[in-house]
Amino acid sequence: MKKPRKRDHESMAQLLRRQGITPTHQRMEIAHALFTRREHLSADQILALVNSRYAEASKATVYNTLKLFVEKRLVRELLVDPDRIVYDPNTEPHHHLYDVLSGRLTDIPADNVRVVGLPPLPEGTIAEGVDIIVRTRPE
Amino acid sequence: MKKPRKRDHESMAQLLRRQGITPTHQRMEIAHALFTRREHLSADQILALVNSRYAEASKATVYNTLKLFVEKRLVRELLVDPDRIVYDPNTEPHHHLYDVLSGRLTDIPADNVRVVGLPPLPEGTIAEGVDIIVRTRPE
DNA sequence: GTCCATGCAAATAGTTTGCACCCGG
DNA sequence: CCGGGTGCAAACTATTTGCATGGAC
Repeated sequence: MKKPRKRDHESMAQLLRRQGITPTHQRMEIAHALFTRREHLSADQILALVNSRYAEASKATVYNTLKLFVEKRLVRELLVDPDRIVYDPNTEPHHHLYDVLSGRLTDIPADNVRVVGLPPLPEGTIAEGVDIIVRTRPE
Repeated sequence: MKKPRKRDHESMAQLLRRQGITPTHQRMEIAHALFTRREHLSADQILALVNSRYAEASKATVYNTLKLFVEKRLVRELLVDPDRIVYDPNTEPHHHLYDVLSGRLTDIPADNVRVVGLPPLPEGTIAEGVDIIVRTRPE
């Protein structure tokens, strides 16, 4: 099972271990913020959430942990809004709708989406993925 | 004519005026860096180019001018590399290849590219554009 | 006990703000 | 002259580095 429904302490720890990440207290807190909300969050939103009750983790640790999570493919880094990098707990293939006025970001499942007419890739390179961002604005 | 071949001083000034931008010395220097190189450049690459002979413009002016150019649609802002925003002097519709190892960024003309299977947009919103980034890595 | 992983304070890099000055009317 | 437009120093925000600590073996 890739995504257990029950996000208890132990299953969260296993989620980290499965990616080769030692589940420390700070990392559990950060993972918790991302995976229970299942929203797109920026580093300092996460910092604020994690420390909302007690001081749990420093700014540096939040940044370093997020970088670790990205490397270990536990979350995706989204470059959509010029003012902030956002972290996406959804690692299923999907694309994004971005409302340029509100900054609101929504998922588009990748199931039926297909890009046609792309030129062949340069020799010696392989595609790692295709990101599609549909920028919208209120009518 | 949208893109005169001859990038002399006067035609560059007119390019700015056409977008409602007063062609000051600093802005001419920054435009020159972008439009003669026709490459994807980050703010501090531009800062370095502009000041390579003599001090021509401050950091703040480079940032503010690039922001102005983006607003006036003289260049596009690309959010592709997590470490830097790059500015693209090519405003024709096009997409990008991004080599995740080298950071190398290449254009894909949009002519024949089509995305199929996207869900309908939310009520009351219109698409402003679609950005496609193909992430590649060496085989 | 040794060593490496971890967390964070401090340093660095990136971007924006607020104000002094200058140029066009 | 006067006022908005311009450029930049300084302030602020975001991110990374380097090192002290502590837990695993």
